[in-house]
Amino acid sequence: MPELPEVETTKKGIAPYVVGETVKDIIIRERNLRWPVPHTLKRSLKHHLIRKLKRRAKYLLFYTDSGCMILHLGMSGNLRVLDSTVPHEKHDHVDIIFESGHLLRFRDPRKFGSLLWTNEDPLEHKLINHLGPEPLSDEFNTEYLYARSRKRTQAIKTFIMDSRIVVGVGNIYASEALFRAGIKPSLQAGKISNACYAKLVNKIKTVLSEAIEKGGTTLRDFYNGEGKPGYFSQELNVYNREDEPCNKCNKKIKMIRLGQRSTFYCSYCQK
DNA sequence: ACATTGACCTGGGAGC
DNA sequence: TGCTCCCAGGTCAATG
Repeated sequence: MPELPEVETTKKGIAPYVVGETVKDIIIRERNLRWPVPHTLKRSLKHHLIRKLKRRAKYLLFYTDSGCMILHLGMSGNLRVLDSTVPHEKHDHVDIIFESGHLLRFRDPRKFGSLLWTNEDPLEHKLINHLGPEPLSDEFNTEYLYARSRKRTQAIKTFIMDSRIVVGVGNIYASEALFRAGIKPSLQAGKISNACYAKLVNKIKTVLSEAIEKGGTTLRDFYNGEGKPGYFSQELNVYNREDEPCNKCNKKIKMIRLGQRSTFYCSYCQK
């Protein structure tokens, strides 16, 4: 469920309760996630202090002196900070209990999330080391994206959702950024002009930044670390709005499938 | 190297 | 009510 703004929102929500805290215990109820939860996790984390919390792409990195826990929320995962007396419910797969009396609870109905451990630099981990630049960094700019796009026949929307090209642009914000840039999602990436890429890069950055400011997008079940929803849903121009009027021109929003993903756009505003 | 497709898993909503 | 079908915010592996 979460894209970059939702992961960033989660990070901000939990950080005050996690960073500088010592892990008292870990309860793992389900190991069968996207990747098996390693048996070393409990022994590695117990009695250790969380030194810092970072985000890379949609991964959250919990650094300790002995290594790093790598967490991904998948499609339906969320993290909440709760009082350690709150009973667990269905799909609450992992609890990280702190000496403070709080716990960090990972819930993930679809089990596409992951929880891993590494003793090395997590940025060198095989799931992370091949990833493209952060969308909000200077490294992600017009020249970069234009150069990478040459000779590529993929639809532009599929292209910007490829994490080797740029991370953090998921199905919602890909549609939204393309709407803002006035680019039809099905255009071939290699046939788009430098000027259009300039606009697209700008819109990807602004739509993600605005979504972070609003606490992400809550469609069904996204909540920040304190159980509050995100308010960016109100700002969505096309996502999930098939047959509704375009906010700019009033014509009906269309839905198509690209790379097996629902894609929303306005055929009048996006050429 | 690039493009496309299937796979993982559960729940919710639409339609009958 | 209850069944079936389709959809869902991600991303890796396998296949041309």
